[in-house]
Amino acid sequence: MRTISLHDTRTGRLTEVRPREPGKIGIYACGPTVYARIHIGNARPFVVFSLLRRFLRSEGYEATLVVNVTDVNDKIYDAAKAQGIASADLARDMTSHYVADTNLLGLGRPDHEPLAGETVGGMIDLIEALIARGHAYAVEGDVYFRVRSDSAYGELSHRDVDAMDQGEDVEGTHLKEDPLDFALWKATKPGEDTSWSSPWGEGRPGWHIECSAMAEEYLGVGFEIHGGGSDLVFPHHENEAAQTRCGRGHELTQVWMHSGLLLMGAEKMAKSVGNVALLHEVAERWGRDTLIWFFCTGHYRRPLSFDDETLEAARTRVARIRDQARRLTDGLSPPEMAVHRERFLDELADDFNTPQALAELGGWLSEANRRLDAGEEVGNADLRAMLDVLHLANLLDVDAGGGPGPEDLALLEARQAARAAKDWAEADRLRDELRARGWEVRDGAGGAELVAVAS
RNA sequence: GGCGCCGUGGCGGAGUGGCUACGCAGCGGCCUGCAAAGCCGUUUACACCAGUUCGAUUCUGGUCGGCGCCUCCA
Repeated sequence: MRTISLHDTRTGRLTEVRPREPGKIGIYACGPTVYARIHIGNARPFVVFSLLRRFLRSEGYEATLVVNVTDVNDKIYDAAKAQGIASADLARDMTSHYVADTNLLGLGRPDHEPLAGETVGGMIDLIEALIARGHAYAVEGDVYFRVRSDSAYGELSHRDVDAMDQGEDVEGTHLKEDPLDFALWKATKPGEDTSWSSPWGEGRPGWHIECSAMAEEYLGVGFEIHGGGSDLVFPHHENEAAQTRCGRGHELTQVWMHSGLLLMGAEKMAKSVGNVALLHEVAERWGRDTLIWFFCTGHYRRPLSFDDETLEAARTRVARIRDQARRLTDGLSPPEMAVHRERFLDELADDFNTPQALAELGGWLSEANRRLDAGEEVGNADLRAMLDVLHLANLLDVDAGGGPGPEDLALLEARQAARAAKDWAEADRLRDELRARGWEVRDGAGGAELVAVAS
């Protein structure tokens, strides 16, 4: 069990994760607002935190991943209204799409996927605590958080409260004591078709309170890792942190872990920018293996460019690994090669450096190929262990898509006969024919074999 | 304007005060009937200018450029 270090947004430093209970790590990652199909940029944190959980488990940690679904929100009201349907129906519809789309990634589900709309009780409880402690106030059915009552406000996003833009906020400005204050609870307005009863009347929760409440419900306060896309640092996570700190007298989480944004060209991919590639379409085109690999080629904290050339490179790489795996035998790997596997894991333990880990995996493969070329047998156990952490062990499942048929094998035999007769023209013709049928001929020391052409 | 991040070889993308990242593409070689795959090698990569240092791509300051957040956003 390695010690895990991660870059903490709040301190800006590499921080050791110190489990509250030995061996147990809780992760809360902010999920999507369900008003449209999610795009490949939304998928990055899903991939990062799913893989992180996998790695932690492979290290022997009992890791719990919670990813919420925001199903109550202005965007949902607006989108539903535009489509002439009930907001609850839209949210339900888009939630099932979200689940189906992320399932295409084959990373399993988070351990808990709470819906904001079903966790309102916990939010009301937290809001009451905030009011009781003087950090929030109710006005005409709304409840606002008193930002200046929190001396630590701004620490996470490195902002000075007095330097922040003020008064630009349209909504509820006239009710706020201070323009910086944000809504914890919003009284129902005309046109909103969902609401909950509260001590302040019918209404609905603000955006930020849901995460404080749901994280606390599933992981307790002071849990190990809280994550999300870097565009959530402010105001969302700053506000979450403030709510729990002030309402519970304890920091929400130990380490704030933020993933970099996915770039489309030079800009971030975002619905608001309008340059999105939908996850289900991208998954259909490239396949999940390529997508997982693609995400791992960049460090999670840095921006990553989404373009055809990069995806093409990832696809080629994955196809080659699948090929190379065919040369390996099942079973233990040479002990001298274990150093690569260990370094692979060390790199992941050090701020989850997947690109560096991939380099180690590549080093293992190169050495394996050298040994194979020298006639040695190489067991695939190390490779399987590494790929398994990345949810890519399926690359070792040889011919999962079905092997060549009898006709293909007959063609191969005919080619071998032509080669034996040194009839190169015929041999090449047969090779081309096989190629057209989707099979690439590989002549090796032990004879020829057929490999499915990378799609 | 404020805060933060970044500028690495054809492309993607790590990292380090002095030692090959890695991958994709290209080129040369080995192997092969020819290929493919694999292996070996390969094109003075670290925006610019100063400074610290025996030595900086890596530290410090500045310049230029890009991005993110400051409003909903993964």
